[in-house]
Amino acid sequence: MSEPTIDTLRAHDIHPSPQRVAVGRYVLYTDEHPSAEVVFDRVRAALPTISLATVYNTLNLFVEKGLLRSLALREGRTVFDPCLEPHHHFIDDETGTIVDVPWDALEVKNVDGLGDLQVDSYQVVLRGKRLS
Amino acid sequence: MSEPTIDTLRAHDIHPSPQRVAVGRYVLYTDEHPSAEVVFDRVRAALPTISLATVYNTLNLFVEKGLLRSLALREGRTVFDPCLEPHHHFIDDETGTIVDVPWDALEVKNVDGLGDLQVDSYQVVLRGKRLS
DNA sequence: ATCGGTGCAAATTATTTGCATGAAT
DNA sequence: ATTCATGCAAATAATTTGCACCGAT
Repeated sequence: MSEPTIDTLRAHDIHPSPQRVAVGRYVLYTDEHPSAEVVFDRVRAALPTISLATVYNTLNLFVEKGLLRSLALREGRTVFDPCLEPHHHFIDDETGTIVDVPWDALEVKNVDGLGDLQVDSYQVVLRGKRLS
Repeated sequence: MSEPTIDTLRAHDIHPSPQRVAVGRYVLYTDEHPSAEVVFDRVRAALPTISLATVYNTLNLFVEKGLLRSLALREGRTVFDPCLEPHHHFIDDETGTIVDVPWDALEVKNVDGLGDLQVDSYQVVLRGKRLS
């Protein structure tokens, strides 16, 4: 029986302690763009003794090791996204929900024509309401 | 002798107290995308007795009254921008400097073709190095 | 016993709240 | 004297740091 989360952590030089595995099992597979606080709530369901500081440290470690990306999208709190490929983000202003928008769904023209601004990466941040 | 900052505050139903005028004289005309802390430092040069809480409250009031926009661009701190027209932002990863990019310098295609995502506003956030 | 890695209590940073004070009627 | 706006001390929220503990040598 293999445990893919543990394999992933090892592949990135992260010792798979119980706390790190519990955080990884949730945050490496979610699409809800959680803040550290949300990760804490979710992970406590599986590991009630974990502390918020350990969640922060684990998230920062995952970012450093290239498993997660941290995003400044919501005011006042950093959110985390396990999707590493370039993509855009849509923010529902009413609910705060953040949705990934595939890279190819939009096209941005003239990124290389901005004079002395040498662009290494970019994303479009969209806001509005999700109909459903 | 007219004082344009005071006129602007009055035009937006903001009582021009000395603290608000001092904050406004800086933040309504700057292009440096300051955090609250930076505003505090700049304003203290003119009004050494002002407190950081008053700076925060004044910035939030200006945002509420439509004089400023607050932006989640730097991790962990909100920054403020007096430019209200739609535009994009370039962030210099080395220095943290944020530069406005005119709306017409870029073109984003297919914003209205995202299915159930009804886009009310958007901006491109670019990162890289400014050459000079 | 020593050392490197781990997790969390405590500290720090960022921001908001609530109330004392003063100006206008 | 009552009301309402104002500004800041104190409180709260968000995140980081530093050290005690534990397992491997």
